Amino acid sequence: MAKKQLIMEKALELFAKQGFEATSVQQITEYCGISKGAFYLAYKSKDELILALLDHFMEQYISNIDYTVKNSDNESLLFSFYHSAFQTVQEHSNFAKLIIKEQAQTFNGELFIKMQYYDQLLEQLILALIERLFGDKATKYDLIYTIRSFMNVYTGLLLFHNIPFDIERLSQALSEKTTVLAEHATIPFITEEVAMFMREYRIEKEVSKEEVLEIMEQKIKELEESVEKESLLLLKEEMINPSYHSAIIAGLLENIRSHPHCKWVAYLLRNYFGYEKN
Amino acid sequence: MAKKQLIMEKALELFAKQGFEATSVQQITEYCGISKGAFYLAYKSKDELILALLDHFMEQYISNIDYTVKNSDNESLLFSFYHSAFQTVQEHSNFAKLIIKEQAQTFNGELFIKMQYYDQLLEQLILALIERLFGDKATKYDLIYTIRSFMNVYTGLLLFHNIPFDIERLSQALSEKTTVLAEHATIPFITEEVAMFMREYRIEKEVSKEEVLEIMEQKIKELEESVEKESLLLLKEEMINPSYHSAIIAGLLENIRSHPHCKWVAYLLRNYFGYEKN
DNA sequence: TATAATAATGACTAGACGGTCATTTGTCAA
DNA sequence: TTGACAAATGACCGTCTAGTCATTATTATA
Repeated sequence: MAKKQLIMEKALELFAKQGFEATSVQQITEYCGISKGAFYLAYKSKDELILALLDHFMEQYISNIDYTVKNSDNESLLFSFYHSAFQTVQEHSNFAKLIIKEQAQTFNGELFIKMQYYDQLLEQLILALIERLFGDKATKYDLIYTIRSFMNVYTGLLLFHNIPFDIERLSQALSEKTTVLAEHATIPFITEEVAMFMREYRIEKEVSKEEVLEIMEQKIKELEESVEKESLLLLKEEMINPSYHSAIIAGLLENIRSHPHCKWVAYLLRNYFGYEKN
Repeated sequence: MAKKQLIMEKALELFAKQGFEATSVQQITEYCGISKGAFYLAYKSKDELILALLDHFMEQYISNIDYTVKNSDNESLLFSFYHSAFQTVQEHSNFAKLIIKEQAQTFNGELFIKMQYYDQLLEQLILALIERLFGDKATKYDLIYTIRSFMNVYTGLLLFHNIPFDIERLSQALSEKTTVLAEHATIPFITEEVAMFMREYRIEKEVSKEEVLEIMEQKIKELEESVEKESLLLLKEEMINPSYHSAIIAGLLENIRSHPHCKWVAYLLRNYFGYEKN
């Protein structure tokens, strides 16, 4: 297991610097100080590695933002959203660099689909945020793309220029811009109709109760004795046999939410239990 | 010469579909119906080809926008700017696709520098536009990045979704957004100081009078007898030995500006003669 | 038609790549 | 100390790549 972790970390460094295609397995193994065979014992292929990286980080990214959004009041919602997004990017800057380099470039089918899937999750999050703050504006789809374009451009700045970067101020500035646009811009370009066109290519991937249970099982096995493990076990019980008060569930979810390996499970469970603080 | 043209067009198609690295010289030559040797007679390497492509199209892109901006009144300036940009993208969609795919990805040093150079030209154009419309706002640098992020995101939409695309409406919508932001957003993130940090990595590439003359010489050789060629000859005379009234120069510039091979020269000369319609 | 000059060919080189597998090394309990 | 099992190795394979160059085909000139 430690080997998989090592390969992930070292490979990510190289991918961020050189890109995925431009980094050879040879290079990765040398940088890890292991043999080529050892690499293929940990991962079936180079592709499997990048898929694992994508899952590992995007799950954290989405669930971080989701948690922040669900636990902010309307006052600070936009700020929290941007702040959480940029914070996660800064913490995992190598991964962010990799994603930016690979985003339009990829011809690996499975990778492309996975990226699109996480893209949609983020889009849904943003749409929910917009509707909550501004209601059912005619320009709401344009607002999604505006917010995403802000994120893209300033993420690029954050990653590729060695600038002293004040995330607080950036989030503030972008919140203001977003609000200004929501309140004053009137001409929609992406109409309901255009949005429908775009939705045609959607990937519908509903995570079923059984799948959630399976993922929980998996995580329970991985974790050693801890509050997180205990909480997961209780939540599993609860899913099979509902009995606790919602406050207890909320507490249990809170217990697991900040553990890197549990963030995704916590996100899935928040959706499953329909849990929101506000 | 026709061979170079053929290779450019066919290779661009493949690059747009598959990316630069993923397209082999073999593939290009087969698609052109020529031999590998013939390819290397036209271009010294695969890299030289992509550099030529970049120059060919970016020169048109920049000079198109520059001409539009310099010849619009303030009323329609933003609209014209966006419209001109998206129109050029749509006309050369294969090239635009290639650029988007390669933009963060490239590790070819010379290519990277060239891309940065054209990036800066665009940035200067946008800054001039902002200052002309809104004066010396504190948020002017943020406005640059906002405009560029609008362009990026909607260009992506235009290129990679098969949506019926109304460029008029898009340009209208984006003009409004830009104006709204310029008038109502107050919090700058990219301050003068940050902008200075970023300028440190600037490439200063001043095109000298001699270089302009050389490029003109080159173009004159390439062109067959035509109004464009005659105009270029007269403009060359004028550079060495100024004698004409500025109206005549303006007319000569107008003669050459729409010929694909002269757009860049026209752009350079507009700057040289300090020519603006307004 | 003969000759010179130019254009075009494609078999070939050298090297890099992802991935495999027979072999070696390390680690236990007995 | 032995034997059994698992972990790790790296030489090797087939395939692909950018780029070269001796050879051939085409064209222009005399």
